Amino acid sequence: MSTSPLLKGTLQTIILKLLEDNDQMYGYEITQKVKELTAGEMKLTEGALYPALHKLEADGLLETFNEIVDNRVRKYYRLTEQGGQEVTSKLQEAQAFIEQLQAVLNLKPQAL
Amino acid sequence: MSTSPLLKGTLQTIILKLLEDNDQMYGYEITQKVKELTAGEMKLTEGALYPALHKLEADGLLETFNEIVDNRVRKYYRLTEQGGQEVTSKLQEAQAFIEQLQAVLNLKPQAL
DNA sequence: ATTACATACATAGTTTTCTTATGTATGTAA
DNA sequence: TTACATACATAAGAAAACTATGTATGTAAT
Repeated sequence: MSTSPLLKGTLQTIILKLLEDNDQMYGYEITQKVKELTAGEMKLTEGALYPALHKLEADGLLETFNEIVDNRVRKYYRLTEQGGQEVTSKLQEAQAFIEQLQAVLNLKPQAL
Repeated sequence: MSTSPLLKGTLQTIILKLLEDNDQMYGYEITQKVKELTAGEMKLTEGALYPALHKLEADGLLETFNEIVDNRVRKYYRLTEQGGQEVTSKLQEAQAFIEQLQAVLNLKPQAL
């Protein structure tokens, strides 16, 4: 991930969420989707993405299958059943984290 | 930091912001403040806090002075001038990060 | 008395995660 | 034929956090 060292730990959540919304995606497609969704401000590097994908697969949250498009192999990723369950809890964690961060940094009015 | 591995990179921002709001604080006080502001959900561990404080001091963003309270030394931290400037940019970074994350995770309606 | 917990600092070892750099290979546009 | 986009991957290193531990004092409980 580029821009800033702020994203640590959330990459897995991003991958899982994108695969929940898009059913199946390949690595390069994910990098482009993230760029698109953040108007180019968040950039996923391969060195971060591919190890993260491999880990999610090893953990049983993703499964893969290959397709050949224009003579090039594309490795598609899809959520497993376990992965589908994980998305929900990871998203809740992310939401909670954002709210806590906003509270500590006083980034929005907070009723505490 | 406990709860989740989501906070990496934001600890410095939290420290700087708390010192902007509170003028001077000591380490233990910071851990308690974070706990208070997040209703106990975010917990700062010493192993994360003290190295972070020392690094910020080494980088010239914080300065320290000791006071003795109840026979115990308290090491107070305060923003330097440079530190005061850094707070603003770190906060903007954090705000931008939150917005990008919300966009990618589709956590709130986004006009893109 | 002494155990436990809160206050208050600190560091060492390890792990996780990301960045940078590099490598392979194909297709297309200049 | 050079450059860039597409598409995968790994290795080396750095950054940052976590876990565990250590010191020391004050206070409350047993």
